[in-house]
Amino acid sequence: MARPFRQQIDEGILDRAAALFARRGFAKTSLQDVADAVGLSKAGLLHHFPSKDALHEAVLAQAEAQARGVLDEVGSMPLGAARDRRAVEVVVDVALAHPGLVALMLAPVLQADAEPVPGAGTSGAAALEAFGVDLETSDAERLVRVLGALGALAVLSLAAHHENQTTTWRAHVAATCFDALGHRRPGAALPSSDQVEA
Amino acid sequence: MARPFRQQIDEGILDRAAALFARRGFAKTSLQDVADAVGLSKAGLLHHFPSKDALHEAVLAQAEAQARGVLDEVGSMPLGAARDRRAVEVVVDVALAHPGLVALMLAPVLQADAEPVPGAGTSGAAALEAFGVDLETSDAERLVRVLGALGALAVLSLAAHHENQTTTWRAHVAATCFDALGHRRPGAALPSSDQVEA
DNA sequence: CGGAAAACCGACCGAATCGGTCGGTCGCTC
DNA sequence: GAGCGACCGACCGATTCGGTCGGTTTTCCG
Repeated sequence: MARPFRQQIDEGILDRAAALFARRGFAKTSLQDVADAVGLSKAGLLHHFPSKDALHEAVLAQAEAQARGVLDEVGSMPLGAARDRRAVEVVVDVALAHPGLVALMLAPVLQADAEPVPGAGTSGAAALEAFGVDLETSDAERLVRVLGALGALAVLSLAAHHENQTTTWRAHVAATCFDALGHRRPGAALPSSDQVEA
Repeated sequence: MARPFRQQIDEGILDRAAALFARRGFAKTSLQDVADAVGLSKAGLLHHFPSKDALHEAVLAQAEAQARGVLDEVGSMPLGAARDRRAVEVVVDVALAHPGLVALMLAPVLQADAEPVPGAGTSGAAALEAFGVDLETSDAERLVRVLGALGALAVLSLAAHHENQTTTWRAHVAATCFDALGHRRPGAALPSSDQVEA
């Protein structure tokens, strides 16, 4: 218990701040909002991070790091239903452990009001790429499927955390996201989605 | 073309305002945000609605009206996979036509920061109820399934509108949401999901 | 115990932003 | 050209913003 205390608290702050930034945007989230969410005063929060910009960068860095590990692992598997099943398990675990992460990555895809932070939009597109979506070629169904699964995961991770049911919901969340990807096609094969099957 | 101009513009404003309110919350959305989204000045926007509160009420009233019709139609069908398939079609059409509607209804379910507007939280719970979710009894999987499908729909409707692909994506969106509800092959039944079937 | 360091807070500041008002311009129809 | 609805730029008081400062509590360690 010597020193990891500080890091643990900081990570808790980053998780909650990420959830707020994802839902309201960086500019629209005040330090007081974050402070309330973590149970600190505004001054106490600024004791952990010297400025709002510093907090923002730390949130992005943590999200980037968390996403990088998962996406690297997922991206290295060969495409197909088996990969999607395994990938969903991995992603769901991380998403439930860090509510707001998925929403944060999804935000730049959804919001027209661009936020000029350099690495913000990257991870979202990277997430889509890791799931086999090529934004250049117009694989419409796969894009919708992956985006829908991520949307379901974003909402469910926020709702689960909001109701303290992360562990209870895990299996259901994973099943929902996997089904959203649309692999349940016993006989007929779709044109472009799951030609590689397990 | 005599007079429906005004109503048409107003409804456009309400749709975009609904999307902003849903994503950022009412208090965190400024009149300037809405004005920018609809291509008006703040004063021009206040020419259509006398105050921000009036705009809020109008948004809620429109959302309530749009949702009421759909949910009444959906809620009257008997539970089961067939109903879910039809219900998804209906809901997806409305959601794509009015981006932000689903997100607006989902907002009170997700956000801890309550907004004291009377009818705000009602429609969200009503939507869940209409899809056979009983918040009292703990039908965990059905709740996750429906919440996930609505989350996918919320994200997809926003993304589709953002990229002008509402019509192109319609079938894919409907398929994704239906699959998220988790009805497997007609013969085999899942343990706890759809014991009440048509 | 004592004392230093860290954690945290209430009160406050200048600047920015908020919702809303006002006077006026534009384009359209009698 | 008078009347009118749509719309805008500039502005107002009030609130909220990010951030600072001085002080108090808590924690750690000898």
